[in-house]
Parts: sequence; structure tokens; C-alpha cells
Amino acid sequence: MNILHLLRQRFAAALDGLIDQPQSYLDLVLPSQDPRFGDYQANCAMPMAKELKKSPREIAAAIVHRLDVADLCDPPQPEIAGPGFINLRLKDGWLSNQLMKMSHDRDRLGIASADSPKTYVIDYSSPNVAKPMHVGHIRSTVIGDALYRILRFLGHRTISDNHLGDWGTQFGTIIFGYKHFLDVEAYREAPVEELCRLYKLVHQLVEYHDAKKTGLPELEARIAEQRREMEPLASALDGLEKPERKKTQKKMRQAEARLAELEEDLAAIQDRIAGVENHPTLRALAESYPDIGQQVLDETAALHAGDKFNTSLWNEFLPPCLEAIDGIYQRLGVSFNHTLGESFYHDRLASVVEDLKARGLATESEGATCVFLDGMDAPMIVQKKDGAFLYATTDLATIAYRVETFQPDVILYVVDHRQSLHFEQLFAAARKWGHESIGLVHVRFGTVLGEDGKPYKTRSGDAVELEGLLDRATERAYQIVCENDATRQIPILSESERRRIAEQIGIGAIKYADLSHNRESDYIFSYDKMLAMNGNTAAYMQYCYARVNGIFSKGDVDIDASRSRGDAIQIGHPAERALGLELVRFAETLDRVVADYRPNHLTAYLFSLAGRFAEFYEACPVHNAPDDATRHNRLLLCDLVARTIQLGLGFLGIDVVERM
RNA sequence: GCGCCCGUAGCUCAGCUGGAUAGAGCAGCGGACUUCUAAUCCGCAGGUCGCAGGUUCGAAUCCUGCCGGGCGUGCCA
Repeated sequence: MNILHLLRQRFAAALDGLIDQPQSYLDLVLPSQDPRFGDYQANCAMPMAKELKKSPREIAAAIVHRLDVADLCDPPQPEIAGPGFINLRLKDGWLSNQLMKMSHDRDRLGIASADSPKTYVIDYSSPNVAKPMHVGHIRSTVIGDALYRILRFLGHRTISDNHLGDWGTQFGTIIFGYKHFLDVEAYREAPVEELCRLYKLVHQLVEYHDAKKTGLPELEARIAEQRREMEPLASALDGLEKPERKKTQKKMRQAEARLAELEEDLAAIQDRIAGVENHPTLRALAESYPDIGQQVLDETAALHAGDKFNTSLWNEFLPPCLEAIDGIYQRLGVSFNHTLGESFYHDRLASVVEDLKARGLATESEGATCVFLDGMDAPMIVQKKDGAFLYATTDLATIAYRVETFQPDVILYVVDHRQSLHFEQLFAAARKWGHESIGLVHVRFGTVLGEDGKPYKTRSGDAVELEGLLDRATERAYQIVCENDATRQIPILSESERRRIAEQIGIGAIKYADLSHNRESDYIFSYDKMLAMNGNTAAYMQYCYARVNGIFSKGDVDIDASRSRGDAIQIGHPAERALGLELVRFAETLDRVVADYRPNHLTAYLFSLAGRFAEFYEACPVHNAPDDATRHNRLLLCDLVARTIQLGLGFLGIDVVERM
């Protein structure tokens, strides 16, 4: 039961005939932010008053007069307050009823399926197959998985598709490495590790030559130019009057900042070069393969052209790579309906470009085939002048395939915000191409930062590998679990239980930290914060669940039997009411999450629920309740809390633990 | 240069489509374990919502300008 929907329906009936376009005013029925203003409030009287040219309080009175909520709300409510707010307070009896319904609904806690189910394709995770997954993949994976679970629960046809990077230059890189630097023994022992080593080695050599050939000279030139640009600014400063002077000073500051940045880049690139040159083996390799960059591209091109040997290598490499990635997905508890990587679309790309050309959408420009888009400066390039296709081409082919295969209403792309422009172009091009009716949404997210506020990297500047991240989080969780259990008079957890709980807490911590932030903003990755027992963390929610569970096991409660007793859940104590009201709001929270694809609304809800539970826990003893009926009531409330947390964390892909 | 995004407590972050006195956690201060997990809870203190205008019954939220930061910007993904 979504209370907001219900109330809006009632208001729709009340507003009908009172004003021309009631629909837009219904959105102004909202949860109250302060309990003194009731549980819900309607703020529509004020804007309506303007349209109808009457006083807001007069309008509010008219609305209240026509509003039929006698079954839902306490008299003398709805009351009119301030300039014309209509405050609604739900009847305790009605709340009790709703709680009862939730309690009896084993699987869905009273949450209805969508009235009009849609088909969603969700594109998320999408790692490169040839390299280890790194920190940049968690957000996409975790947010996408949460949206998938929630949409599916709400009754939508939901299709997850992991659009793997399995066809790009990274394969040319390892193919080249395999042909020239393979350690046969190591490959037999642990193929994925050896391929990773090859990738890193070849990549390092390619970067080295790039840096020497173009990167370094270009940077040096830019630094020199930056210095030249700054000279006249400094000397011009003297003769200037106030406003101009200020502007010039600002330009100076900006130029200095840019220069400092460039010099930092220079130091980094010099480090990289030195890393190879100071290493005798690497240095020798670099000297032996001066054209390694081009050779890698050639290997990639040969693969794409169907070269037999390269294709056989690709077929050999892919399974163990996928297996390694699957290992991480298993640990994360993430799975996909489809895993259609770039390679799947390879033989469709030429016809996409042909079709675009035939329809006059794509044209030749500076040797490349481009789709020019209204209002955008840069075109979307779908074929390079050397004939190769780009990810824009693959993405278009993917849209076409998904449309014909799944007939989706909406395709969600859970991809970081730096690709906003790409998706803007892609969506515009797709619409021109004829896919006007499907919703294409870039569910973008910010960068994961280190504690220094810069993108999270290792000290040497490499991406942080995901596996190590998970290991470290679970290791820290293990320490916390052990320390805590050790403070008990009699420790209650076995070693294997400690390990299992630590894994659930550690993985949960990483996921929850990610999901509890507004996805659009960057966030700082901190083990201390994500594993804290206070505040909005998975561990806190898991603790809250374990506490409820503790009540049951302490009292030797058979909660299934209690549930089926059929007595109403009575609202007595204010803390019970506040808790009950929060519980009943689960449904509207999920709708809110889905409305703009923001899982952090769910974590905020769960945290707030835990807060209401903490108050209840302090104020309302369960086992020592004044009478059996109250005890029974409170047990059922506890049960609803536990199930809401379990279901809610489950939507986020996080396990609950019975004790910790 | 152009485009997109961001600026909220000392720190990390919430804040719905514009609603009433802007919220959490950490850090600080003060309290609560013979009683369901104190891994907790309660209280206090802490704010010019970057700045300046504007829109209106009402602005952290919308518009304009400025200041500060991030990202992107024709053949990588």
C-alpha cells in the first residue's frame, strides 16, 4: 500500500470540479517533514488560490470540505494551518490495519506490483575482460544490480545485460604479449594471472613509447607555451585600472594553477619513463620493440579481420577471463540475464553504418563517417578514417538489437558521468535513427575518490583492483567481529561463523557506502566510515537486524506462530506509532527510488527506520511488556522491522546476519 | 574557448516536483549497562546553504551574473 498514492487519489476526487488541471496539484501532497504538521500534508491550496483568485485558506477549506478521508485520517484533521497547509494525521486504527496486512504478506510486505508494468533493459557493470576489475566498476555494478532487483520486485519485466568489453585493444595487447613474452609454465599454472601480467607489461611498454614519442614533448611544449602566455599578463598588470586589473590577476591565478597541473603531469610521465629505463629488463624490451604500440593495434585489427590464429587465441583467453570475473560476481552476489559483450555485435557494425548512410543520417567528414546532431558541435563518429568502428557504433548496434529482441520501454545505462556527452549523442542519434518511443536514460554516477579527495588510485597511479578492495574490507570486518565477540563473557561465534559474518559485513559495507550516497556526486572511499557501527552504514543496519533477532532467540519466540495468531497490531506508545508509520512507508520509498533511479533514498529510509526502532527499543520493552497482548504487538512490530530490513538490504544486494 | 556537473556544520554527506524552525554520522562536551546485543541509546553545542541580484504567499531547491572546484570537448572506451 502506497499511502501517498492513496491520499493523492482522494485529493484527485476532491479537486475534481474545483479546478481545471487538478493533476499538477496532486504532487503537492507530500509526507510532512515535521510530526507537528501531521503525517502528510497537502500544499496545493496556495498555488490554487492564485489561479482561482481567492484566499488560500478559503481554498483549503473548500478542499477539506470536499475531501473524503474519514476512514484514513483522524478528526478534527485534516486541519488547515498557516497560509493554507492541509495537515493530515493517519488514524491509529487504520495504521494498525495496514501493519496487519504487511505482517500477513509473507513475501511482499504489502507492497503492490506496478499497475502498468514496463520492460526495462539495464546495462551495467560492463568491465573490460582482459584486465582485472577495479574500483571503477563497483558503482556501476552495485547501483545497476540494486535497480534491477527493485524494478523486478515492483513487477516490471527487467532484463540485465552485462555489456562486456571483450573485443577492444586490450585483447590486441594480450595477444601481442602472448606471442612475444609468454611464460609458458606460469600460463599453464594460472592463465588469468599470466595474461594480466602480459597485459600490464605490454601496456607499460606501449605507454613508455607513447610518452617518449608524443606525451613528453607535447607536455613540454604546452608548459613552455603556458609560460609564454603568462609573461605578458605579469608585465601588463602595472598599467591597469581596478576592474581590468582584477581580471588579469584572476587570469594569472588560473594560469599558474594550470602550469602547476602540467608540471605535475610532467613529473608523472617522467616517473613512468624512468620506471622503464631504470629497470634493465624493461629497458631492453622497450628497445627491442620500438613499434609496440602499432603492433598491438595490428594484432587487434587482425583479430577483427578474422585472422585465424588471433581468433583462436581470443577463444582460448576468453573463458578463463570470464571465469575470473564470474568469481568476483559470485562474491558480490551479482548475476545477469545476459552477457552480450562488444564481440557479440561485431558483425552488425558495418550494416549499422550502411543503414545510417542510406538514410542520410551519416555523412563523410574529414575521412570519417559521422552523424551530425542538432545543437551539438562535435559529430558522433561511427567509423574512423581507417575503417575501424568505435564504441558509438557498437552502442547503436546494441540499441537496435535490444529493441528487436526485448522490445523495451526503457533502457538504463548505469555508467559514470564522464560519458554524459557520449550518451547525449548516442540518444540523439538513436532517436534520429527511428528509436523515438523508447526511454533511453543515462543513470550516471560520480567518481570514487581516495581520502585525499582525488580519484582513488594506488600510490603508483594504477587503478585499485576490486578483489583486493573486497579482501581488505572483509579482513577489517573480521577484526571487528572478533574483537567484539571477544569482549563477551562467553564468545558466541565459531571461527567459520566469524569468517562468514565478516564477508557479509565487509561486502555489505562497500555496497552500502556506494548506494547510500547520492549517485550523482563523487564520494570518498573510506574503510573506517563504511564499517562504522554508527551512522548510515550496512553494519549498523545488520546490527539492527541482529538485535531484533536477539529478542526472538532470547525469548524463545516462534515468530511464525505469532504472525498467524491473527490479532491486530495495536498502536499504543508514541514510539510504536512512529515505528509503525515508518514501516508503512516502505512502498512509497521504493517508488521514489525508481522515479529517478536513486538507491540512496532506500538507504535513507532504512536508516530512518533503524532510528525509529532504536527509540522503540529503548522505550518499549518486549519481553517485559506490561501484558501479553502488548508483548505480542511488539513482537510483530519487531518482526516487521526485521523483514523490512531484510527485504530492503536484499534490494541492495546485501545479506542480513542472524547474529554478529 | 565551448558544454555539463558541483559548492550545505570543523570533516564526510542527506535534503523529494519550490513548503512551515535546513538534517544525519564523525570529531567535541555531558549523560545512560544487575533489565531483549552498550557494536547501542539520549542530551548539548555547532549553519550568511559560495557571493550578489531576480522570480513569489514561500527559495538550499527555479532564473541571471560573479567567485571557486570537477569533468568532458572530431577519429580511446
